[in-house]
Amino acid sequence: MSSYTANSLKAELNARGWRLTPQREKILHVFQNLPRGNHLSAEELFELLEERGETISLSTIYRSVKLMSRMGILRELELAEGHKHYELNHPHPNHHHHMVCIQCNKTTEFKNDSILKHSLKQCDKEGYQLIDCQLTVMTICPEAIRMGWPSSLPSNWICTRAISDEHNHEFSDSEGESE
Amino acid sequence: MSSYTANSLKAELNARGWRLTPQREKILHVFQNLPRGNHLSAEELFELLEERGETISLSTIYRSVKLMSRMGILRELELAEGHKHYELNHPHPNHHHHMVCIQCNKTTEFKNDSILKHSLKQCDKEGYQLIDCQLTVMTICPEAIRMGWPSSLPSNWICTRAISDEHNHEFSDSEGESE
DNA sequence: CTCCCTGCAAAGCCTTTGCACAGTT
DNA sequence: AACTGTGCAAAGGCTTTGCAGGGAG
Repeated sequence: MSSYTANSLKAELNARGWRLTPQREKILHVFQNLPRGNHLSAEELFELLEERGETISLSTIYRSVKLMSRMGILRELELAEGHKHYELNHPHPNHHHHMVCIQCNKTTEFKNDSILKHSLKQCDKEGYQLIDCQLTVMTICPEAIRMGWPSSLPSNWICTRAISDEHNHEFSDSEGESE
Repeated sequence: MSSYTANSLKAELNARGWRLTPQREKILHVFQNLPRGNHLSAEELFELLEERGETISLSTIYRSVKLMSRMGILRELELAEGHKHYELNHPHPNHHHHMVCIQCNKTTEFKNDSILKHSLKQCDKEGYQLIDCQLTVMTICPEAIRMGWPSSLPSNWICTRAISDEHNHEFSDSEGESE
């Protein structure tokens, strides 16, 4: 679980003149019970709470995740999806990073502890306090290479991996609107 | 300078049935003459070209940088600034990464060749072709720590580093609208 | 009683898209 | 001729903000 409890959250909020509201507590609770590796967008968090009958307005969601990210409680992820995702900022080990295919936007995760070590070293050197580190590796996936990337990749090719990807958005630029 | 010339760009575009237009060439040229470490947003690129009397419409800018990013020519950066920045994707060495203060949004760069090595290793393992890798380290800067982060940081505190930062946006959440 | 917080609706910002015209091949 | 690329204006998606009412200290 997380190192944060409702009480320590309250203490930290109060120290700055802020308050622990039911909404903030519920949001923290959701993230604490989210399986490792999962992350939610503001909208997803909104829907998840709504399903549980604990509706919190979208504005409050946005304000809360932003606040908690700034406090170092949440980690703000910017994948290649056009919107941010949040997850608990687990203190240190088991950091995961992301590998994204710039052709099909498919994202896969991987772990590598050295990344964190390098980041820590850099922070120490300059007197910074590390909150989180994220490595994003932009790649061409095996499929696209097989299709002849870079020179002979058909301009309207769509990676098969992208089709089964829950996060897929647009694949074409301006050249291949099919239909 | 970059490994890309107008000619090699043309070749690669043509191979996919695309064209080298004056606009695309000018955009490539801007990035090639940008000092290392600089990066431009779409809007900044637009203004820079406009100042030189070479106006290119914003839509074309957006379409071009997206295209070039997908081709691996440009590198798309997502810093903590609400919009994307682009820079030349220099083949390999001299990669730099970013350290961002989550309190003041100030961004600083640092170099570390091991990051690239780790990314390459990960790509090889899974048959991916590396295009670019970016490590973003979220931190609290020395100033904020000195001010008492996390518990006693004044709620309306603004990092002095942020003031001189050309990219600063908003600093308060919902608590400190001054005026 | 003051100040913080929520919810709603409206606004905002960056980015994408439809369409007609122009330039290449 | 067929198709790609540009510019313009409009639309779009995510996020932020103004404001009134409610609640905590």
